[in-house]
Amino acid sequence: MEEQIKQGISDALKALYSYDLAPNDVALQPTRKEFEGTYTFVTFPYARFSKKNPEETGNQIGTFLVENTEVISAFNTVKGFLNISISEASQLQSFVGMFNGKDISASSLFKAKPTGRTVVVEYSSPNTNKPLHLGHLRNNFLGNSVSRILKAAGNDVHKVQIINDRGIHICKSMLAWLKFGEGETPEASGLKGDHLVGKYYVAFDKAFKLEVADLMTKGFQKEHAEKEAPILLEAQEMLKKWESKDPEVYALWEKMNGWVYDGFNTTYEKMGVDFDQLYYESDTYLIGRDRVMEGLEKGVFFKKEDGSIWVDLTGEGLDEKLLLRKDGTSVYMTQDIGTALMRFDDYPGLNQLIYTVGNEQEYHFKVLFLILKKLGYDWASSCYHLSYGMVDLPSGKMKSREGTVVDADELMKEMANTAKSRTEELGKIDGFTTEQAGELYEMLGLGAIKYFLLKVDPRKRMLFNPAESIEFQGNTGPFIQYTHARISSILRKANQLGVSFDDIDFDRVNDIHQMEKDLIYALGQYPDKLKIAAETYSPAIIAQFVYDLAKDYNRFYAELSIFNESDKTLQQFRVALSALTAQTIKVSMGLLGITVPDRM
RNA sequence: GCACCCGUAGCUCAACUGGAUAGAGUACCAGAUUUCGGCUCUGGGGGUUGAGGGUUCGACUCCUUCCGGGUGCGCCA
Repeated sequence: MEEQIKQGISDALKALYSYDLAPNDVALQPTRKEFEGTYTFVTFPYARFSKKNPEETGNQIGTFLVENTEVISAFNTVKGFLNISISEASQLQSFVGMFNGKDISASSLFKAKPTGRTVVVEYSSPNTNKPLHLGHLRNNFLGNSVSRILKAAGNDVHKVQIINDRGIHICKSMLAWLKFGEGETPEASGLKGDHLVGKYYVAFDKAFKLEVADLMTKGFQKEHAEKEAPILLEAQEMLKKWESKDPEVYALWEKMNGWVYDGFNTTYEKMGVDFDQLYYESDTYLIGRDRVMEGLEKGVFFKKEDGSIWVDLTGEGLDEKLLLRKDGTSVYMTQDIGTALMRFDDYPGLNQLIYTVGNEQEYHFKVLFLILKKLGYDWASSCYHLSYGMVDLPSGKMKSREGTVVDADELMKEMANTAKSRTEELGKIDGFTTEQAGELYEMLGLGAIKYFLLKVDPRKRMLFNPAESIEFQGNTGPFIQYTHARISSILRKANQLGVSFDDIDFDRVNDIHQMEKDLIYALGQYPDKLKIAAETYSPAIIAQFVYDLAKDYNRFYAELSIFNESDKTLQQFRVALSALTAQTIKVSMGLLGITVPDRM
């Protein structure tokens, strides 16, 4: 439909003013509610070719369109805005095109042409020294949703993560556990593995601070004391031992990481995210180290007097960056070089590698991509940093030291509990088993968090208001889930009453209501929105779309009755419209990683 | 200090990449069910888009100078 209008406008410009504009370059926008019409074409830019004022230009084009383009029934021009009305028959035809009779899930709406591109999306990638928190939730939901969106848009997508299982941070937890742990295990204490290891990371920090304070009373400057605290030196020693594969250290490292992985897996399962392949820093840092040495030989990097290895990016407007410490151990950058290489080896023909990482690391990735380019990998230009803003709380920044971090496990549990009390108030799930009810509460609680975190433009810093996020009204996940449940109820009733749309005769549908036209238009937007969301890596586009769709449906629902409609064909049509709306909500929410219930 | 990002209704967010009188939600006020799920729907007030200047038919959007906030510039990851 849009194509036909664009073609028509292109033809009109050519015929009237001998001006060439490819149909694809015709910019159409939806007509504002207060004006009559469906699509609007802005004529200001073309007044110079028509040699008429914008309004007259609009009138001329409009007249041409009504005469020559079948789908266009009328037009009006306000200043330089040409508002185009679509004939009812064409609108219905557009619906028939989307609607696929019995098998709605196979609707042409949801079919995207394969792009032939292979994309790897990295997300999550936690450190293994503490449990996941609210910030990780945004990361996981964003990366997972972008993966789903890219896949739906026709790409071959692989979800991966790099597990930061080595480094000084895990050594700190290990050391504190040795010193203060008295052999505590998740089994014995009943504490989730990641929480247990996190507990010792905190214990390390506490001991470290005490030592620093102690040194300062002995006359050390703060900076100096922070470098000389015995427990820190011990942790650094441990890291060196780890890199030389000291058996005792290695065994402890494997044990404690094992606890963390068990804990993480439980959390991932609750979150509803998964991965096609896992990478471990402990595997990739060696590859990175080799490539750094190679780069040194080739003269891409240089060695300082103390033996540390650096890259000089002053020519690119950046500064010098460390790649290997003087003691030969690796840094963050070292292993990231190795990880990137491994991925391009693992996925031959990879077209794009997306890193879902917070915006505080923008500089890091800028440097990483430059280094890869300097090393001669031309695929470096296909690496992309999907950068997102931090999550703030009403009280301000999350700070682990001040105990204001919102724990992921706890938050998900609380939201499910809230969903429980809300649902029980409503009393619509009689007949559910305890198990079914439990699943529903988790679906609603999780939907609320996911939607809340994904509806905001990823690039922007956002505020997570716990009180507001558990509200189930307004622009929220549960509102959309509710709408789906409501439509499902309609479809169940239609089924009971034997109202089927299998044999609907669309030729006999006429005089449809504005609400119905709005709904058809909204449904037709799906492919466009998906495309934009994929191009901009933004689930927020989908969230906005599905919210608008739900609102449109609720308006339609409030205005028009289905089962009291005496015209049987119109009744069938409304059921069909409801069915396709339900499916579109389901698919769209699916792109956000949110499931929708039939009853709630 | 240097670099990048952000600033829109009381609050949380939109605005189709330069288009009409800047829209939603929330909160507040007033309404709606002899109807299929009221976690719904309708209406109302609420704005100098941080400030000034520039570009043009037209600016929240682009350029520029300020102001305010954030992040980065670790032999941390």
